[in-house]
Amino acid sequence: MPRKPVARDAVLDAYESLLIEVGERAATLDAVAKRAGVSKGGLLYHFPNKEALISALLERLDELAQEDIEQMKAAPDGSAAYFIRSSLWADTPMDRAFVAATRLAEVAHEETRRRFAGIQQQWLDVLAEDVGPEIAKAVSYMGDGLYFNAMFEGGQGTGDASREADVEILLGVLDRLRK
Amino acid sequence: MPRKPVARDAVLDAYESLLIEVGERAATLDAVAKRAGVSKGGLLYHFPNKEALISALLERLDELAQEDIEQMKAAPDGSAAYFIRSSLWADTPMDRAFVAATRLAEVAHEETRRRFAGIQQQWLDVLAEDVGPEIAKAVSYMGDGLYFNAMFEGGQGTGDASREADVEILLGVLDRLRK
DNA sequence: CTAACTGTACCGTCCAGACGGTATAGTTAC
DNA sequence: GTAACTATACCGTCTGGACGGTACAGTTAG
Repeated sequence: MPRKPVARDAVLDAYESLLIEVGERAATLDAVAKRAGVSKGGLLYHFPNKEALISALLERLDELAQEDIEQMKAAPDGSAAYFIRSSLWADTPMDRAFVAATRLAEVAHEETRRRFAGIQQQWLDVLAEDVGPEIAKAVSYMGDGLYFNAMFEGGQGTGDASREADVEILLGVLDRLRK
Repeated sequence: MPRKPVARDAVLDAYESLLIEVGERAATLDAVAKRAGVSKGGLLYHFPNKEALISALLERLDELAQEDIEQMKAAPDGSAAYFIRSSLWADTPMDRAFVAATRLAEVAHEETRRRFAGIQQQWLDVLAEDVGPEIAKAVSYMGDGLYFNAMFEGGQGTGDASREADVEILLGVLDRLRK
């Protein structure tokens, strides 16, 4: 087989980064190609149109989400604590894919919204097994809140320390609820 | 005095609606003018450019937020309960302005982000007076989570009933925390 | 009379996507 | 073993349309 498609992943990574850092509006094909160190023609070789780029990103998101849910189920101190911790922006592949996809959902991209709904439901189910349906809801919304705020920080580690402190506080609140 | 500037408010309302329903990308000047039942020239008579439209929206948001915070302070069953209830999408002027502005923040609009941070801080301060700083954080994140989800529903009353049920659940969780 | 519009024509820029071309790694034929 | 061929992985340029904004002449309501 001929040379490996190194550009494909580079393009996807670049698209993800730009979505996170500058938003959907500025994540143009030209910008993505430039960031990826690839020509625009090369980009379009792998992804015939922008929709294909988005689809690939959502595929990646789904894969990572499945892995994450497995880890969540297996978490030693319970899935709820794992969930709160992992809702903090930690620049993991999952975080990046998730927040990048959030940018698309904001722009009213229907397919993205559907995927989100699916992942959220799975999270909620796992949480309910750990802490029951009511607290699961509370934990789920707190996690969404953390992501909501991560969005506004544009991917930079702004307020990293204070966010980590917030997570500790939320874990404390969770403990109070567990009793 | 000549006729009243009826178009001004119509334009602002239209811009708000389009941001909520179809996102920032599709809220073009042409689309806004059409939705407002106003000519593009008329729109630009009141708002010389798009930035002016945004500024006016943020002004409106700030005004409504101040009113909201006053009501929150005066809420009979505590500001925390008021906050959770008001985080539900209820199509109030405040909700609309808030979610519309969210769309702009998503597109990395700096001024919008700054305004948000200010309002959030005020909320947090009021909440802390009611339930203390720790639970205030939890409540604040839950509220953000509710808004985060409202965003994805695009302003439609999708899942209205289930969201209301969620609010009741969160109020129950709050009660458990109060003790 | 004047503020509050309507309507149209137009400009510059940006962007998604089309297209033609090129380089190189494998594969086949002899 | 090598020449001929094929498929993949790109590059660079161009175009058509949308969008923000300008300009300006005309119309309507108070």
